[in-house]
Amino acid sequence: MITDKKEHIMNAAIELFAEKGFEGSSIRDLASRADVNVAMVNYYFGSKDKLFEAIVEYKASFMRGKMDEIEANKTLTEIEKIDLIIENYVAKILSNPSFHRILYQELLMGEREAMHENIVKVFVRNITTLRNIIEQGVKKKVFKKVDPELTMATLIGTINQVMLSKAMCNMLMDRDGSFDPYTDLVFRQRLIKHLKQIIHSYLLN
Amino acid sequence: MITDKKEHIMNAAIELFAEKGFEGSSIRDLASRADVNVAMVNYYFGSKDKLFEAIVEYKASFMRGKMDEIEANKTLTEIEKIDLIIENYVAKILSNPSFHRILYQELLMGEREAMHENIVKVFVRNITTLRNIIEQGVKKKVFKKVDPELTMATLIGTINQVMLSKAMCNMLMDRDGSFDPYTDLVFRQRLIKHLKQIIHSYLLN
DNA sequence: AAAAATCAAACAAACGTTTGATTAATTCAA
DNA sequence: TTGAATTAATCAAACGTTTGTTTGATTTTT
Repeated sequence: MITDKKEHIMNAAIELFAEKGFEGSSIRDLASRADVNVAMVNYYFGSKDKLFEAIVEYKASFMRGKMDEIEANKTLTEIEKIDLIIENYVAKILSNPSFHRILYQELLMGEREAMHENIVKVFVRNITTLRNIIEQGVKKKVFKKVDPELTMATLIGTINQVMLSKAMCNMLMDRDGSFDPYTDLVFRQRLIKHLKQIIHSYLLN
Repeated sequence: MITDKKEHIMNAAIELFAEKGFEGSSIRDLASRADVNVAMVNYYFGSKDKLFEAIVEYKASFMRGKMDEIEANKTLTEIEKIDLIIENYVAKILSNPSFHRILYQELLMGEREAMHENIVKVFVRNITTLRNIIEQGVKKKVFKKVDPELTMATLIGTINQVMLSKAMCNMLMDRDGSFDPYTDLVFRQRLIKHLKQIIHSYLLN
């Protein structure tokens, strides 16, 4: 069961890990940020590693998003599904930037193998869903014959690139450091528009 | 000056950091891998942090690639320049996967601020170069009016996505874990082909 | 003979974790 | 509703490791 206290610690941990990385964050630092005693982390979660696992499980549904309902919706055309996935994916990541960073830190290291595989699995499932939609569109000849796996890499990769570094993002956009592109609605629309345009011009005849 | 010994330690460090991350790697582990005494790292580099800085400087020219000569070449059209940058960038990253991972680990954590800024600067310079080419193409009306910054994010982001996790990459390509996509020439060509196609269909009229 | 490189050993600091005492909250018979 | 009994939560302190780093002696190179 997830109590208020556990949730409180997990949320503090997400922010801390996103900033300093898992290995770079100490339990003492976490405890001080969350304003709890150092022993509380091990009391509630057992260990630092298990805290990480708890966070991933806690946010697991977030990772999948609305992929299932979009895929299952029979009133939508393939390109409409793609557009919805773009909107959903952008919104999901931009509104959970810290957790997103943690996931990619883990992918980039992959020390804890079991955890690594867990995360990869969810990603692969998302990618497979999109691949199915693309392949269906290709079959119906509304899409050009494309490389579905790398198309998915383009979609996700573009968003990730933007999420990599707020500093880089702001430099590119000619904004000063105080600007937060992730919460800015104009920037979100700009990202969605770009993704739709590039994916449309690539997929559609 | 970079001696053989320093180079030897740096190369071992690049592999180790890429696997376990900077914080996750201990100097003792590094020393044992490089088959040198623990004291040698501090003897040659001063500290663990300075070793990291030395690595970035050591590989700095790699980060820039052939961007300058491609941009300066006046016999090339804009789209030819883009194609060359794609080929150069893919080759560069696929043949230095470990260093590439380290750079992105640093971007994703960004504890050491000065180092973080250093890396961002080189990235921004690369991105600016590509942006100039795109904007010139737009001006000449050989390119459609596109979002140059996010186009760059798409190009880099697609490659990065593939580089994130060998495990994920192999799952997507229906390969077993023993396959190394980064050294496979067929895969490299596939990636280049996809990038050219998607960028062409987006940029060209 | 001087300088550079290597080594085992030790350093203090920081780490994740555990302990045992103490306080707060909950339970339940009277 | 009360009050003792039980459980849960919190705490400062300490545990044993591991960390990056330094030392001072020893070997190798110049």
